[in-house]
Amino acid sequence: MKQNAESRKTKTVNKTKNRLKKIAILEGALEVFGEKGFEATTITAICKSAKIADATLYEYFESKEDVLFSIAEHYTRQHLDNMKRVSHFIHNTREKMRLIIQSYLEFYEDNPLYSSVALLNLKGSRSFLKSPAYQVVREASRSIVDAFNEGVEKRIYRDDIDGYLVRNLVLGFIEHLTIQWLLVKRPDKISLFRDTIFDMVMQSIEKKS
Amino acid sequence: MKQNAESRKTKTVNKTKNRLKKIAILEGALEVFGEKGFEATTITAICKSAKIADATLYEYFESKEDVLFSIAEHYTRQHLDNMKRVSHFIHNTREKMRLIIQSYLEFYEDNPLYSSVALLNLKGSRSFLKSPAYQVVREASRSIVDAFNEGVEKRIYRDDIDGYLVRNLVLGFIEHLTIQWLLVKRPDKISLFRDTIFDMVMQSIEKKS
Amino acid sequence: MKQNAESRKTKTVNKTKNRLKKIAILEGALEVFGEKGFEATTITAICKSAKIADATLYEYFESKEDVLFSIAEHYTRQHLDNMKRVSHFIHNTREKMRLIIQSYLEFYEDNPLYSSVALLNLKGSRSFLKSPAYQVVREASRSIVDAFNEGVEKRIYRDDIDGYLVRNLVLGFIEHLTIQWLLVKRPDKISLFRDTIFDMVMQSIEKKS
Amino acid sequence: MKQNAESRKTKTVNKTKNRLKKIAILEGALEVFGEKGFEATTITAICKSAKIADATLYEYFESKEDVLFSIAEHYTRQHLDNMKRVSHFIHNTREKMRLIIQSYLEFYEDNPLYSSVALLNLKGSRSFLKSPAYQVVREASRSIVDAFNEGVEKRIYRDDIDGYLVRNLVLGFIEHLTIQWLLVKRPDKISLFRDTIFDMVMQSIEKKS
DNA sequence: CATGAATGAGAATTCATTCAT
DNA sequence: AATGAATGAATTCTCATTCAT
Repeated sequence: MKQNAESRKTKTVNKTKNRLKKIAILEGALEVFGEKGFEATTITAICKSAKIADATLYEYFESKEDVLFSIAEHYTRQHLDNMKRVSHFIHNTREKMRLIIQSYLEFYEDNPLYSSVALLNLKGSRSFLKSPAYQVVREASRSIVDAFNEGVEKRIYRDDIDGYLVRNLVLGFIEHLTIQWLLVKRPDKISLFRDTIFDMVMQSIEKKS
Repeated sequence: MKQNAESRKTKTVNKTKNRLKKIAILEGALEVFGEKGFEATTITAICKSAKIADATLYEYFESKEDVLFSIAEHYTRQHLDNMKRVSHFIHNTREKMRLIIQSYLEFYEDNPLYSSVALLNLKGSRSFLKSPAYQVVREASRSIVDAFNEGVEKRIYRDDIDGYLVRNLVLGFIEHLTIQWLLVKRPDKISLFRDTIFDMVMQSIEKKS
Repeated sequence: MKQNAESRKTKTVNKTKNRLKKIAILEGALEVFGEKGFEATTITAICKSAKIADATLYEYFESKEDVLFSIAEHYTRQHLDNMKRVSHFIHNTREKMRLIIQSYLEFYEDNPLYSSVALLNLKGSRSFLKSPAYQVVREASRSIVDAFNEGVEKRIYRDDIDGYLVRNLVLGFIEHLTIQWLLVKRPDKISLFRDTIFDMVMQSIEKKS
Repeated sequence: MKQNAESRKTKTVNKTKNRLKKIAILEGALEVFGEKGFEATTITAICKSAKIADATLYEYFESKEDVLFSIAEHYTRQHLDNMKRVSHFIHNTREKMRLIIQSYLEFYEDNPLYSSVALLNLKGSRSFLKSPAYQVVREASRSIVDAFNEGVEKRIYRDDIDGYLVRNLVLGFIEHLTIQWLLVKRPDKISLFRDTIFDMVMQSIEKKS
């Protein structure tokens, strides 16, 4: 009743504020999800970590699952933006694949909590596939297929294998390694293997001249 | 107020009949776990599927988690036995790797429910790693490392890459493909790719003469 | 699979309103405990008696046992306060012992439900001894030892018997009588015996001049 | 169908065998009840301790509660027999009271497991009062009243106090001390106090000449 | 007689979510 | 916008007891 004239202006300001708070909650949630896993994490624990009341979470998110999926969207978009930003300057086809592999490895290594959530909780989730957040993840992984297809066209890569198979190889390899690293804490740093991995992948997909 | 678990469990002296019933319960449980996932599965649903009363399950297993882990142990042992049986007749080093890849693919394809449980529920489980059942899974995956090391000794495979990295490549590749197949139902049959996958893996690890 | 208890309990910041509700629940619970005993009492019955939902109880207490122990603490503290308030005005040593005996008898008689809980459920509980609530009970019973020791110093009471033995005599006598009264409903009113009991106790402990 | 002619003879033999086995079960049960308490004790634990199958227990007892009550009956009858046997030789009235006090103290001290069951589990049980086993306990405690009344008649004891009050004093005193001993392990040996206790009781009830 | 096997009937607790303030 | 308080709805697991063999 009192707010009315300023309503529009306030809303714009609030939108930003809103987004910032959402991200703050996401970060608090990631902390807990990453350590305990999705099912073992309670709303109360998330809100404690985000320093808000339980009920407040529902002002920003629809459900616990929504929080989880939003984390995926937020972090994957960041990863995607990073890749795109660099990708813009790389014109060599092989180097594009190297970028992708390196980028994934470093992203996982730099964000172990998110990696944990993504690879241990989200990867096996059927409902995540149906969520809009998943599209961002898809977009990121599509870059592998694109990079491969470009190589096929340029007659660098084999034309007898499917791009999706290559995506499975690259992501499977990297993610399996990352899971190992997360759970068994071996190897110390996954990024150390970036060249070997790149090399092995290349061997798999390059045309034998 | 709670009590020590050991005071019970005196009943149920393991015999053959007992083992058969355990397996029957496991099969009923797999049905449900495979379709709904571990967390969404209730004891009641398992017992309905196994046609026993809820309380009866606890005569054979300690907890819902014990049922899950026992499934892994049971099926992986079968897979392992299969591999060993054939492996005995294969002396060619490269063919050993082919056997492993083919064997994994066919095992996953023939047991989609178990694959679902293994790859979507167990793979990301921290507690599974600590369970004795995990040792069987480890043993199976060790065959990859062994097969690779044999090839290194025979100067067939590259000696500049680590066996564990190869295991990550092979399992990561196969499992990622299988997950895709389980969740997105594409491709139709993963076993169709066995030769391509074998080929790609070989390219990665073989010495370039 | 279970979880640490502390992650919750952030809510429910103790205030006055809170304390009042706790007491209300305690009173509802006493009703049921007193009639059925601890083990036979269900959470549901307590909550029905307190007119709250089952889950609500856990916002105020940690467990059924916590409710029981809290009852003891609450009522014993009241009893203790009563005794202290009057005790302040009594300077005669013998009269102090009379106060204690009379006070216990009247307290038990006026709170039959609590007496039932205290004497039939708590008295034999090993875990109650370890709970903080027990300290209040201890404090109350210590008054007997103190009163006796004061009399020993003043050469009124025998110095050849131990204060703890006197406590056993007084409490044992009173409590045995109360249990009888609770279970067999005989005698009608235990407080009628206050003078005889006082007299008998005095005979036991006074110096024969 | 086969057994028929020998039926009667067998039965007689079995009766004895039967009683012995019952007692064996009772002893096994006492072990567990005494350590864990009635509610926390499971049938399975009792049967493990008695080295029989769970179902077998029900050939000898009607329920878990029946086992508990039978323990009380069995042990109290032993206690009672002991008292009677000695009592027969004691003609002095005061000495009869001494015998009772000493006998109770020694019985409790010699049978700590039974004391635990009797004082921590049975004493507060409403249903025990209605069981036939309780009559034996009553009979034992009646000896106190009898001994007192005899003293009143002989003008040794005060005639202004009720026998039941004396019973409450004696039993309450002894039992409170015993509970203390069981739970807090203090004093080391309750029987050491037999003379002091006897002395204190006498002071309470003897006529002041 | 003895028992292995099976189970019915709970019971305590947890937790995401709602809503009045 | 924020939240304290309340709860509905589930779910795992326990255990005394029965019965066919």
